[in-house]
Amino acid sequence: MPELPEVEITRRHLAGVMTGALIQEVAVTHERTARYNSGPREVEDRLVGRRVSDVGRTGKFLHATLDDGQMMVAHLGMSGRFTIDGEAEPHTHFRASLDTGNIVRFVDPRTFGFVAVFNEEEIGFSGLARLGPDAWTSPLGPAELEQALAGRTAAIKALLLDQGLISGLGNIYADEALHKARIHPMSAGGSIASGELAALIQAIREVLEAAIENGGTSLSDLAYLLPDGRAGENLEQLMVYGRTDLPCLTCGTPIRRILVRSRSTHFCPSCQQGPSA
DNA sequence: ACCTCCCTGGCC
DNA sequence: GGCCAGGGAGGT
Repeated sequence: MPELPEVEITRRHLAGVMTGALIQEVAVTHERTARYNSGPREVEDRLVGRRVSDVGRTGKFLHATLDDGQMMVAHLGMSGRFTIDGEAEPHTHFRASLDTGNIVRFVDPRTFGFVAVFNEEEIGFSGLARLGPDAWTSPLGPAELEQALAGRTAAIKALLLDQGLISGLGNIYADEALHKARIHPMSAGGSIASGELAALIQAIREVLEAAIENGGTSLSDLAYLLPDGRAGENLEQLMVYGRTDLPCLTCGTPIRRILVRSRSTHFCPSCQQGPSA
């Protein structure tokens, strides 16, 4: 499932082919993919003839600035990925032909993702406007994180997934960062000592850095692939995610899986103990 | 601050 | 043949 590292890798590929290019033809072939505009036709009409000035990312949202001040905004959701000059494979819901000859496609079997075109006002009402600071490009400092978590009784795992607090972390990297920082996922956010928060900030940075370097995490379902079709190689770096009942790679204790806010959560009961344990 | 829904391929 | 995966929007 695409999280910040996978979206960042996608952004770099898209920036390489889209920056400076003219969008000549667009086809949106699934209603749901265009659900944040009035429909496929609007997305097509607002993109055709526009030139892309840059491709950015905030949290898990991709955004390309267009020459008329609009933005193309995309989210990969659960199963979305962009391909560049790939084949017209099943579940392709968006295709853009550029004046460079490159063809960008959006493939998304579960249709949790979307492609939208927003002007400045529309962006203010979109999910983009509700994002907290990006976990990679604008990481909170220890004092800021401590302030953000003060008084919060919710589990730290749930808080790390709250995109309004910090944007970009999903289920995989939240579990990985908590393991690296040796924090129990059920710890109340406001109860975590400042030293542990400093460790958490560092763990988030290291987990994301490794994932980006490794091309992201492609799980066995291969829902996520790089835009050039290759699988990311970060799976083998995962310490807890998807390793239920397997020995902890740090201490050998079997990894446990619990539900936190109905999200599967993986942790080592030995390495990650609550502050009181 | 919580719950429900959306959606489909893959797996038991 | 049914269940699971889960990000984010919208509602209570």
